[in-house]
Amino acid sequence: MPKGHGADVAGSRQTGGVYAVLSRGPGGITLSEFDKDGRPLKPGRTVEHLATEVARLERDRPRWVWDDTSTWYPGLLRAGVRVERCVDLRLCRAILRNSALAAASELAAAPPDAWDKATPDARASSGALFDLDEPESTGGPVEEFARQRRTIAATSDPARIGLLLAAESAGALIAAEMRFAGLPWSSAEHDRMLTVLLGPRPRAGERPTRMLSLLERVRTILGAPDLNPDSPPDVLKALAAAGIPAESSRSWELQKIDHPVIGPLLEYKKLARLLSANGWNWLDANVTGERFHPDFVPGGVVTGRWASKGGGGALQLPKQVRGAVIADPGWKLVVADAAQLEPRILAALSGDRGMIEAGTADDCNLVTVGAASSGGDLYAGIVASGAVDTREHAKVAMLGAMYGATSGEAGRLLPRLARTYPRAIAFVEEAARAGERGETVSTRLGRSSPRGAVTGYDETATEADTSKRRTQSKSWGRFTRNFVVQGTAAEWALCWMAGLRGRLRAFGGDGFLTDEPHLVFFLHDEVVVHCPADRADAVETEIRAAAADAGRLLFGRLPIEFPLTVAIVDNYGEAK
DNA sequence: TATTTAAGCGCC
DNA sequence: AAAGGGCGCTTAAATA
Repeated sequence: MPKGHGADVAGSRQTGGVYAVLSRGPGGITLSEFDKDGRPLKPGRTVEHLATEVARLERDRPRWVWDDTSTWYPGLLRAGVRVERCVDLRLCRAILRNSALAAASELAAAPPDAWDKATPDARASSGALFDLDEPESTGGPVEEFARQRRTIAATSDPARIGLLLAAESAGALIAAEMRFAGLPWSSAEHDRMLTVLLGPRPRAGERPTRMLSLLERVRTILGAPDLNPDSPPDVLKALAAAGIPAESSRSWELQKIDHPVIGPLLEYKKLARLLSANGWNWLDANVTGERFHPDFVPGGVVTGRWASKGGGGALQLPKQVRGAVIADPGWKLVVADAAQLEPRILAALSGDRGMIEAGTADDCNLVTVGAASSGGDLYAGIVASGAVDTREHAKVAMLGAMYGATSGEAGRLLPRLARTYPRAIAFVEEAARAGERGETVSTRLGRSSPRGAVTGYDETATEADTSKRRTQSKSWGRFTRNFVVQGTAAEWALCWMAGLRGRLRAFGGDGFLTDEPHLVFFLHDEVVVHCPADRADAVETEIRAAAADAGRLLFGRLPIEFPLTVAIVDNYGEAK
């Protein structure tokens, strides 16, 4: 393992190493303290005023251990209490339960129990709350914490999995803090944009004027006065009746058709999407006090990416409306995204020197966006290597390699890419083959893919069965191929963000979260920090330093670069 | 009528 | 012959 894995993900010194376990029981909240080896420091005691007690103990910088950050931390934040670090037992359990690094541990062999269940909230929405078959609980947070410590100690690489668990838990804190702080949102600007594009806000159930006039044109051209444009079958029927053959009413299908109705129809669909997904109803439901409070779900995706839930659609915020994200007066938004993150992750994972070199700054491929950028444009570097002839081809070929494309342009370009970067391509190919064989694959830090549904061959299978299975196996191979890259990129992003949080905290001053520079948004490979204007340059420096830290945490001394595109703006829409 | 599924499209 | 990974949300359509 490369050097650097023992470092604390938040960039802070390890002090004391005290774990403060919080549990809820019939008798109220209990606090138990343990040393880093899991030995009890003092008898557990009942906590009367949680926020007060947490604030008092936080001065000793313990790691707070609780079942689920989303049920403990929001209340603490509302009470004005932040914590530096935690162990989220549910998130850690999910990783440890499945990790190949812990395959020989007691946890891997243990039967499923209540700790494997989703959060109570998710259980309620999935209708499984009253599952009478739920197995006997295998203890509270104290027992589970001890079990996880034993499991970690027994893994083949405790530092590696430990970094992942720390990053995952830090992510849970960050998600809660971002929801608490909220993304600055100008409802007036949002309304103005909607009015320009759609016309004034109509009464409930009515279409805005711009949509009505487009619809009128579509109905006239097609000779279908009763056409319901929001019903795909209805649209297909009307098109067919007008002699326009269409496979589906998908935009990219319609775009290929040369007919006067296509223009207004596509424009209608675009506006209909804006209205239903991010129109006035969205604004009413999701913006309060000029803040949008995104509901992130750390670890919500099998690969380790975050998911989101609720009508806000935090991870699908369209570029169209980002102009409504406006910094407070005297404040700025610092928007940073990692340039070509996934291809760089693949270069690092595979140790492909040529691809690493292609992503390294030199005269021919220096990133020109952001004056202080280090690191090159990876795609330009690939072009410079002679593997492909244009930047667009480099991009298509790389994405195809990571997603498992075999046909089309990506399929045609892949052999050339494989000749120039054999190790990188072999790496994803091997991940795909493993998936096809029904094996699991793992990310850099040890998150493993779920067991696939790929089954062995069976003599009684018909030819159709065999063919179907081959298709499924190929499909699962594309999943595992992508899993290693997407999952490791998610780990990099978690380390980046966790490190940034620590850095912002360290230079933030004495104010509470929202009085200081703080994270307000995250989008897989992009972060947004809201900060006083005079701190923006310093924040940019910290963001870049955190990215460099993340690269070292995952890949040690490997000379892989993770350049960022950083924009200091008043509104999110200005950042491209 | 209530709930589930599918289509379509937004994000990375 | 074709063969692109991961998500969530809204609306319409299908099903219970």
